[in-house]
Amino acid sequence: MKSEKNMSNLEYALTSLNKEQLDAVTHFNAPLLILAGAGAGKTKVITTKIAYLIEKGIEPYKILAVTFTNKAAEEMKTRAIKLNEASAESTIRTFHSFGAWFLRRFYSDNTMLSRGFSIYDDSDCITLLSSCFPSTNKLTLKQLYKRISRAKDDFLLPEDISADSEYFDIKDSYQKYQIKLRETGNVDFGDLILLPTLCLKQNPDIKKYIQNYFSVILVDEFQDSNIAQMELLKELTADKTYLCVVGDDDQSIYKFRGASVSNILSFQDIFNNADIIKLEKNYRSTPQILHVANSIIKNNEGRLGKELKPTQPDNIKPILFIEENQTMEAERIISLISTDIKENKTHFSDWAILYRTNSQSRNLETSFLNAGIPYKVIGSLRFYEREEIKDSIAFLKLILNLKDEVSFVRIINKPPRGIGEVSKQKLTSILMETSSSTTPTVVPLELHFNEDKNSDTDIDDKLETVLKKISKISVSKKIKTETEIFFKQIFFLRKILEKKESIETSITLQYSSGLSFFVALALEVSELVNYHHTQDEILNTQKLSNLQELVNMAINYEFSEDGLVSFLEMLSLDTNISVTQNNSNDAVTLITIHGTKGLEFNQVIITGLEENVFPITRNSTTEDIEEERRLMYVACTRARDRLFMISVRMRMWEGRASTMDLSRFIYEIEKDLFIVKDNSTANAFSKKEYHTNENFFPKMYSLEKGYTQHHSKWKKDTVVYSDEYGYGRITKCEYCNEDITFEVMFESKERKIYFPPYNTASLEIVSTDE
DNA sequence: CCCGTCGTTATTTTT
DNA sequence: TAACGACGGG
Repeated sequence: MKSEKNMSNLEYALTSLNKEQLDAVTHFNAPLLILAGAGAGKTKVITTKIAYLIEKGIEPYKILAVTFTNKAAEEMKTRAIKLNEASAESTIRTFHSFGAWFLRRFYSDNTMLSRGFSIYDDSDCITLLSSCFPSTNKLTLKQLYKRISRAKDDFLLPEDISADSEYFDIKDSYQKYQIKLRETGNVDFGDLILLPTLCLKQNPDIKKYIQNYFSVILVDEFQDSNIAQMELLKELTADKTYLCVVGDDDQSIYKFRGASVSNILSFQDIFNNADIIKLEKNYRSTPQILHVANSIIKNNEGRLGKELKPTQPDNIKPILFIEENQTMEAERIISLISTDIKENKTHFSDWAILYRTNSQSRNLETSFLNAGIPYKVIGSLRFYEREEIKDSIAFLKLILNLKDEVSFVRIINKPPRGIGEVSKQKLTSILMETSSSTTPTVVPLELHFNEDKNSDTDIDDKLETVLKKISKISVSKKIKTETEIFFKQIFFLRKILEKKESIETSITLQYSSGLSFFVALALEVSELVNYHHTQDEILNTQKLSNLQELVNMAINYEFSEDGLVSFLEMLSLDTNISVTQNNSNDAVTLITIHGTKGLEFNQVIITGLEENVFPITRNSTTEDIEEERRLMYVACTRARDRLFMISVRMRMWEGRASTMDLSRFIYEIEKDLFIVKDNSTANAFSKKEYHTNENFFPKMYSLEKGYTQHHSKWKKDTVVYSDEYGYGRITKCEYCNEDITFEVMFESKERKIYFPPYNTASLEIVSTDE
C-alpha cells in the first residue's frame, strides 16, 4: 500500500499537466517518441510517467531510465522519488553507467575484463595508444583516438571495417589498440556501450534474461544518442517492452561525439507502430526570450520543425552589451549581478554565466575573485584531470587490477624512484604480459552471470609470482628493490581492502567511516601525500588540499572492494564535479553551454558572442555551423526571467589580442526583439583598473615541522577549530605505524579526514576532554 | 636519470 | 600568455 502522501503528490502532478503532457504520461503499449521543445516539461513528463507506471502496477525495478549526463540522472531520480518513493528501486542511470553496471554484472574471464576493471579516460587511452605506437607523435595519436572512438560510436569493430569504409585507414591501428586494451583488463568509454551490446547479441540467454528484467525503458535527450546506443537499445527491447524516448532535434549538440539525429528521424521505421507526441508549450522562459531563441533557430535547414509557444508573462527584452575587451566583459557581468542583487534582492545562485569554451572561464574567475563574488565553475579544470588526483587514482586502480598498464606506467616513478623510460619499458613488458599465452579475444564470446566470485588464488602467491618476475628483469639492483617495495605496498593495501585478517601488524583499522580511511591510507603508503606535499612547498600549489578533497569524497562509499570499484567508477563517469569558491551555496554558476543542457536559471548571461569564438569556425562546414546555432538556441532557452548577451571588440585569443567581429547569430535576431548597449568607446579604457596583485592570496599553509607526536596530539574527542569549517570534534582516529589519520565532525555537519602533518596546519586544538 | 631552460603552440564542446 | 614538450647539462 502506497502512502497517501505519495498518492497525492502524483495526483497533484497529474492535474498540473496540459493535455499533451498527460497523453504522454498515460500512453502505453506502443513505442512512443516524444518531441519536446526546450522548457516544455520533459523531465516532468518522464518522472511523472515513472511514478504513474508504478502506480498502475509495474514493478519499480522493471523500469529502466537512461539519460546522458549524471546531473540529469540525479535530477530524474530525485524527482521521481518525490512523486513515488518506490521509484528508488528503478534503474535510473546514464547510458555509460548502465553499461558499466551491465558489464560488472555479467563479468566473465572470457571478456578479458578484470573483475574490478576501471574505465580509461581519453588521456589514458592516448597513453595506451602511444605504447602501441611508440614512434608516433602525440597529435597524430590524439586524432587516431578520436577516430577510433567515432568508429565505436558507429558500432563498428575493427573486423567490420571494409575497404570502402571511411575508417579503413585506421582499421589496423584500431585492431591493435583494442587488443592492447583487452590485455589491460580495462575498458574505454566506447566499450561501455559496445561490449554490452555485443554481449547481448551473442548470448541469447542473457538477452532473454535482461529483456525479461526490464519491461519499461525510458530514454531522455534521445537526440544525443549515437548508433551504438541505438543498437544497445534495440537489444534491450523485446516486443513486449514498452519503450519511450524523449528528444528535441533542435537541441542536438553532440554530433562531434558521434550523436546521430537519424535516431530520431528513423525511430518510427525501427520501432513499428510508434506514436509521436509533440510538446511545444514552453513553461520556462518569458515570451521575449523565446522570440529571440525562435528567430535564431529558424535559420537552420532540416529541422523537424516546431516553434516554442510562450506561456509566461512578459518581461524586458534581452539586452546585448558590446564591450571593449574581456576585462570590460567581466566588469559588465559583475555590475549586472551586483546591482540586481542590491536592487531586487535576488541571489547569486540565480545567475549563470555561459561560454563556448572552458578557457573563457579564467578571466571571469579572476575578476570575480577580486570583486568578491562567490561563484562555482562547472567542469573546466576537471577535478579528476589534475595531476595529483590522476596519480592517486592510478595507484588505487592498480590495487584493483594489476594488469592496468597505463596506471602502472603513470605511477611507478611517482614519487621519483629513479625509474626512467628505459626501465619502465622493461618492467611493463615483463610485468604486464598476460598470464596465459592465449591470444586475447577482442570480442567477448561468452558471458555468464557473475554470481560466484571465484575465490582467486592466494594473494601471497600472487605477490611471490610478481617478485619472482621482477628478479628476472635486467634492471639495476636499486630499481629492483624499489619496484619490489612498490608491489609490496600494492599487495599490502589489497589485503587490507579484502580484510584478510591474517596480517598482524601495528594496524588497528576500525573498518568504519566508509572508504575514506582506505584512500587516505593508500595515499600515505604510496608516499603520494608526502610527495605532493613537498611539491606544494616548491611550486606553491594546492595539490594537498585536492588530495584531501579526494579522501573526503570517498566517505560515502563502502570500505570494500566493491566500494572502491564504485568510487573509481564515479570518478571516471561523473566528470562535471564543480569547483566551488568560498564554500558557499549561494554562488554564481560559470558553465559551458554544453554543460547547461537540461538546466535552467533565472538570469542568464551569454558571453563571447563573437565570430570564431561563438560560433567557433575552424574549418567548419554548414553542418558545423548549424550545430553551433543549435548551441546558441540551447543557451538562450536556459533563461527564465532575463537574458543578457555580451560581445567584445578585442579579445585575447590564441595568445594574441585580436579584433573581433560580432557573432553572426546577433544579426539573425530581428532588430526589434532585443536592445543593444554599445559601450565600446575608446574612453572605456580609462575606467579600467587592473588587479594583478600577485600577493592577493594568503599562503594557505604555514606548515609545521616535526613529524612526530601526532599520536598524542590528535586524540578522539578533542575539540578543534578550522578556519574553513569552524568548530568540530575528532570522532575517530586510525593508526598505521608512525602515521595517524583522523576524522573530524564539524558543527556544520561536515565530515573531513585529516592526515597530519600534511593538512592539519589550519586546524587548531581548542580543548581536550580529559 | 633528473631537472631546468628554451621554444613552440594553443581554444572547441564531454560521456 | 601560459602551459607543455623537446633538449641538454649535471
